[in-house]
Amino acid sequence: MFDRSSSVSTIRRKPNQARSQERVNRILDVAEALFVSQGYAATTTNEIAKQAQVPIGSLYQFFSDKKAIVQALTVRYNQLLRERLALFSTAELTKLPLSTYVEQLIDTTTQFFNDYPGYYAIFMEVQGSVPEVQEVEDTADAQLVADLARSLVQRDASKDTVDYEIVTFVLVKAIGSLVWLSLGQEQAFQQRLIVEAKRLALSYLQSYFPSS
Amino acid sequence: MFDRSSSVSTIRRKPNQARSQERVNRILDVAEALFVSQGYAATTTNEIAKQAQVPIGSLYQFFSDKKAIVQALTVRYNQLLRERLALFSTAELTKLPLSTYVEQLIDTTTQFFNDYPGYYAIFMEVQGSVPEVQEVEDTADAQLVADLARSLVQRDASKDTVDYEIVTFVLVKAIGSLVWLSLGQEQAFQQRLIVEAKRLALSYLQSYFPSS
DNA sequence: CTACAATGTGAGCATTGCTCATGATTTGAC
DNA sequence: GTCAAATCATGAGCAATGCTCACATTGTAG
Repeated sequence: MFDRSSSVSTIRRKPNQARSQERVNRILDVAEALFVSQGYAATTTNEIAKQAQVPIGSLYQFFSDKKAIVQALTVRYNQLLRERLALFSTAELTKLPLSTYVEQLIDTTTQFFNDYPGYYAIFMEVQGSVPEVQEVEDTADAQLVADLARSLVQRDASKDTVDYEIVTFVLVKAIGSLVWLSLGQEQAFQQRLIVEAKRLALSYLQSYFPSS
Repeated sequence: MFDRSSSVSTIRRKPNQARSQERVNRILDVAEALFVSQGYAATTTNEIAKQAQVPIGSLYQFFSDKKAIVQALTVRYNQLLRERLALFSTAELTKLPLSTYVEQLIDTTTQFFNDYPGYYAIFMEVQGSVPEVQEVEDTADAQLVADLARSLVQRDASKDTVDYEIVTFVLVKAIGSLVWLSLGQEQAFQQRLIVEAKRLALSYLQSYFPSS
């Protein structure tokens, strides 16, 4: 193919590095597509390898086992979600009324799941049966909880008897499960559920911060 | 409406009837114990059969496949839970203050999960990956939602603009996920979560029924 | 007792996640 | 440039497991 022994002598670049990254991405893309269309359990690692045009042995050099593939996908997705939610930790949005803040937060999350339907399709099945995935998502949730708690403090630091962390923890988990649940519902019911999720979040928050 | 032919199918009226029922129960008991101690995926049907002292072929006469075994366990558990929660649909408890009502409801549920730790151990893993189980639990939740809605109407039927069903739906799902989540936590945090779950439920309900 | 039906049984098949012996490629000292 | 050693790539095949099905056993009727 290429003559790489020619001029530059002391270059130590690994020609495989880039190529390997390429292969890993192909594996992840193929796996994502197959998991969505057939489900995780029904997708064989051999088929992933074949469609990604990677020998099965090589696949197992990059991923220790089948679970590691979904885990990598989980990380990928959560990075995307985190980017979108980063806004809500800035000082800017802290000035909005609580109700607007909650609404936008929930809308942004819902929008994310609409933009990446694979997230729901895959993790609906895998939840619980793959501890590594659970762990990644718990970590992501924990970051969000901490970020939101900081944001809440910024909004109203006067209530020092309030445990901000547990309030945001409860919100992230309870609202998260409602939003998740809504994804599997008919359009109309889904929207109704989102409305109720916002009301649930807001009434809980107002029980702690009765001001505006 | 209801398919109850699932596990106890129409077995001939032979002297074996009783014996067969005995065997089915042994299989379920053994399966429950193994699922709890090793997990669902790690438990082989052959091992269940061996420990239940039933040939593998016979096991597959009673249960169409491995999933059918967890499904049967799910039905079993949900019958027990339903019994405990039946109280809350009676007129008696409707006279209690809303806060007390919510508290007792949540405490009863929590108590149930403490009494049957197998429920959590098994269904934590199986959630989502076995659609039949999901279905059974969704049906159980739907019954609870309907019962609670009726109970709410009884308490305050004046608000005819309120969609009681969706309110109880949101409560069952949101509070349910919090209670479920609390089961995997340290004792102290678990109790704290239950307290917050009650507050969440109550503040949401009070946003609809601002009375007492 | 004989013939037939119903039920019980477990060796073994098909599938699939994963390994590892073998071969190809790269490296670096001379 | 050469060559040995280290590194990486490959896919046939192993082990494990859910499930089947041909055969055995038990029960019934005439």
